[in-house]
Amino acid sequence: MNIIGKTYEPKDFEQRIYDNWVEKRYFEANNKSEKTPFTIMMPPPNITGALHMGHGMDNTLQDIIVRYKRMQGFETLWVPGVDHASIATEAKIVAKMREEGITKEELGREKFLERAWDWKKEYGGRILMQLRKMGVSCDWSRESFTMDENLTRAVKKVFVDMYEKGVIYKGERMINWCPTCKTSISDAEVEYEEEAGHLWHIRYSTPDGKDSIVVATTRPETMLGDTAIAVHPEDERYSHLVGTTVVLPIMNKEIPIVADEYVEKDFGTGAVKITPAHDPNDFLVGLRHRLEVIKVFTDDAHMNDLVPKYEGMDRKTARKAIVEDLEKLGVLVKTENYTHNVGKCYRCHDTVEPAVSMQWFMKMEELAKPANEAVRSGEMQFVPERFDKTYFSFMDNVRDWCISRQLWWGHRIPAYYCEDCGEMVVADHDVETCPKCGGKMHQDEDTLDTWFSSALWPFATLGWPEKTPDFEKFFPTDVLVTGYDIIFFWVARMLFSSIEHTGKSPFKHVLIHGLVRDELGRKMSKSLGNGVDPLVVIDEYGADSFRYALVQGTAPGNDTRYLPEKVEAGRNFANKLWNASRFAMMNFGEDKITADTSKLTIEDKWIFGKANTTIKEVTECMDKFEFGVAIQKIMDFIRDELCDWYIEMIKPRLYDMTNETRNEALYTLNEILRIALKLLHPFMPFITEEIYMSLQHDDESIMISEWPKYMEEREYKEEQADIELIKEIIKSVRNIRANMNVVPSRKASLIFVTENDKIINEGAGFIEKLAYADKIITQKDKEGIPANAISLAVPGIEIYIPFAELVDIEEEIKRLEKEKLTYENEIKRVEKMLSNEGFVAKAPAAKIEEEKNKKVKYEELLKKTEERIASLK
RNA sequence: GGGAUCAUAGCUCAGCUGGGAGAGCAUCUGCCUUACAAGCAGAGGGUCAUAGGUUCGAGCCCUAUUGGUCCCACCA
Repeated sequence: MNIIGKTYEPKDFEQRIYDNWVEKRYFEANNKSEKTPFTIMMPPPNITGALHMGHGMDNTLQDIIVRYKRMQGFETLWVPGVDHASIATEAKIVAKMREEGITKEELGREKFLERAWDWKKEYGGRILMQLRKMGVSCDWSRESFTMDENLTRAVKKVFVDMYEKGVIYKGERMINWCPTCKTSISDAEVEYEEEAGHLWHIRYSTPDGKDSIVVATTRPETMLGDTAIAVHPEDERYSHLVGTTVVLPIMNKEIPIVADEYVEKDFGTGAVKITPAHDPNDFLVGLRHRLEVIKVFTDDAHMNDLVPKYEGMDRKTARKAIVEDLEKLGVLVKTENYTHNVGKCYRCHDTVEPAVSMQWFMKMEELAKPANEAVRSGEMQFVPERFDKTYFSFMDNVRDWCISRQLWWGHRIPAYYCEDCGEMVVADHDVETCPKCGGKMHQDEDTLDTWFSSALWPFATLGWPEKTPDFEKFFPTDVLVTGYDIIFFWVARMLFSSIEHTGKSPFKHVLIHGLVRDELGRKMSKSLGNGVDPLVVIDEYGADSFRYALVQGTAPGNDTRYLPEKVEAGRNFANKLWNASRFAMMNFGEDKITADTSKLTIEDKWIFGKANTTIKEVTECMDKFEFGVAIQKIMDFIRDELCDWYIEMIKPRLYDMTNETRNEALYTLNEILRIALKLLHPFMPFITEEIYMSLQHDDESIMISEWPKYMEEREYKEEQADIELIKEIIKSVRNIRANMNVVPSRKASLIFVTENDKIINEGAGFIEKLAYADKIITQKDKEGIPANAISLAVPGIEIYIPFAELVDIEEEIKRLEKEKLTYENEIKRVEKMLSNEGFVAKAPAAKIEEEKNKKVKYEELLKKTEERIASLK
């Protein structure tokens, strides 16, 4: 018989156990299995990333689900992987090259990509190595990368198919340009931030100088590219000017005044300068009025050569210079303070420049319809449900997705151009000669948005477009676990991509979790330096306690704060379980336990009954993704019922080697521990395995053992009621003794007055030991009870504790009066309810019955208390 | 401007389809009782943000208000 070590030291076994699981290939899924599949795709972390609390949360939840389902007998597959993260990775490599004094352009595309792949090889697997420390049971043999060959094949196929359908197109549109990353980014990648700025009022005069119009702008530096002034069609202040021209200051050129409903009459001066090249709304106005598009910025957001004086200035400097010049010209009418939202690049936080540019887009309208239908019909369900609103708010207003990026690291766009005739060919294979003129072709320089490939993750990793055994067996997947912050970026795009290409929703449930915040409720971030490193926590407390801290007290979709106290609580609980198990093992001895289940005693049956209820409740919670509630119930069972009561109750049987039911106690203890450990295993995989393997059973590992099942024959209702009453008695006695504080701990006799001596006889041993009684007397009347005994009552039983000279009668009367008041109030409440006609007429019969029973019970207790007070007075 | 969400014990949070308010931590009291002081036994502590409403019955459903957080939109 193995006995685990004296104290809980997770470092002693976590790594060993994990290595063993991997070696035994328990994590690997079998696509030929007859079992029902259960699949989860890990949201691939960026190859640039290091494990943080968000990953901790995300992967803990996934591992809980996967381990639970595996034990339930599903063929579980959890696919891990990493994302190439084009912008982030490219930025890192460029930054490193800058230190060496080389630029991307100097190095050239090919050499740059070589470096990128080297970098991927060196750092790309780091985060997955870190994840292993958490105990995640994903199938490492199926580890994927968004630039793997099969993913690349899928990307090309999707691009070509969608291009041929007209869903992907190339066009010159207004996009978001990041001057630092020097690439376009999608609408979803722009974050808006409030910024204190100004509203400058500038006067534009008519050519004859007789009339003028004042416009208000937050961006005077773009005025060089103005090609019109717009006013509202029904604005009488300006209607006489519509169709005429004004002179653009500095540029000294005439621009038209146009009428457009886009203009708000009540904002600013009611007149807007129109710069089609640098504002999305102005661009649309420009299209409607066929205005010229004049750029004023270069790609890195410096002034271009439009006006030599300003050439090369950055946006801020140019703004200052132009405002000064306008002032000198006397056309700056007013400067107001004005706070407005400015778009920032999610990646580098530079101010995004709206720019007109030739890019590739995905047409969203037709893709959104079936995707929305999948959510509406319930084919895909968000958990909690409210996130479908977040989803719809995005999808209902989504604009075409700009999918091209001016980056090198990523999936290169499979479009080829003829250097002679300009012919474009989109194909899933290399095209070298022009099909039209035979000229030389070159491939599009741009790559695809990282999310383009991530969107294919759930099916491309399984082998799609091939009908591979994995794809056939494991797709569609069951649950996607992710944070609410990437519903737009990822969840929505996976959904419409999957429906478009496979005809199915990629998953049934999307479990959304919140952010892990710091102790003050702030987001953890590098700039604040308030992030907690999961690896440090795991190193100190072990992975199990870390996982516990993330799940305990959380509800789906809600943010949670990380507090060190939570990990400590987890560690303390683990230690408790460890010691209880150690206690069991110390009693097991060398031989196999042989028990006669017909000899199970009342407390054995009671704990089996309790375990049974716990199994039922926990399983229900697991199925509803209510892990916070589930772990609470498991803990309550282990700590309150198993450790505090059952183990204490059976000690006399265990210590007495001649006890007739000693083996039955050992048997029950072993079985109950097995059940408890199994229920806890998805949450705390390591400690449960370590202990489990020292218990008696035929399982190879707890992680492939069977999830406990609720059994009706183990309800043991009668035994449960009896033990609960005995517990009630013990608690009452303990309570009195602690509160009266008059009794030397071992010196009390207990006298029970009751018709129901069955309970007392059954419970005598427990009461004696757990209520610290040195003598127990049972009688049917109050004969011979000392007048100064303290009394207490539980339903059906009166208990007297003769303390002789130690008791203060006055105090005891006070206590009884208080008790009496409690009963009276309860009776009043119940009577009020029962005398309410509406209640009696409408409430469920069971509820009415329950209240009636309570009334009887409290009336009995009240009567006894009153009698007792009278006898003392 | 639109929407979501939160407000429950000193702190951090649970409370599943409405049926007498819970946990962990903290506090106080008593215990080193042969599994566990990372522990045991006991106790105190809440008008469930406010005001209405629906209901026999509301922490839970509805409306409004206050305060906090977040997302979306973008009127220059």
